[in-house]
Amino acid sequence: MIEFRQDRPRWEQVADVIRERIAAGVYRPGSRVPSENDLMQEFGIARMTAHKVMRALRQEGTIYTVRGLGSFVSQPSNAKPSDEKGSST
Amino acid sequence: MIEFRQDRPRWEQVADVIRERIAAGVYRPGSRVPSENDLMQEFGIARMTAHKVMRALRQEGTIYTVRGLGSFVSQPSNAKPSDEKGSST
DNA sequence: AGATATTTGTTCGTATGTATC
DNA sequence: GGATACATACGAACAAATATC
Repeated sequence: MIEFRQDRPRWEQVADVIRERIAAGVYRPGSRVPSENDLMQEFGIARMTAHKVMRALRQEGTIYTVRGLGSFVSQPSNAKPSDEKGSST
Repeated sequence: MIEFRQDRPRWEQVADVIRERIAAGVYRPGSRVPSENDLMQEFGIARMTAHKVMRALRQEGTIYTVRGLGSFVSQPSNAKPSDEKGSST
């Protein structure tokens, strides 16, 4: 469980945690991040709040989302998820 | 964008606009009116303010609302949306 | 093909806290 | 203090996309 501060919105604080985990390699590029439902359970927040978290991360470009599937960590570069074929030359 | 006057509440002024559009036929009976989210964007107001707008219009009978769907222009008469077949006599 | 489960997208309903007038 | 207005947050319902059985 996490201790929410009073001086900042919950959705920002949760977004921070996800960002940190991505930076730490807990969630790696291309892999799925927790669903909104997962965030609800883990952080004890409402779904709309979890949705707000994901929207913020998406707008940053940190993650991308596919409806019906979930959200995934963006590639460090700008390559699209299935767009890298080892053409590294 | 609309110029808000200082001497009257914003939610009243926005309600006026919606009422005018309905009268002008921009939003016709049975069709959907902008969502609260739409109003937020178009008028640059908070969601609670947008909600207040819709509540006022609802209490007048101008619109009716279905949660999860949206709000719709009421029929001029009391007929149901798909109940008029030109039976005018 | 159909039913079900999961997941995100969007809508309205409501309450609280803060700031302003 | 009351009315207005904003942001945050939780709840509930409807909708669409995806995957599985």
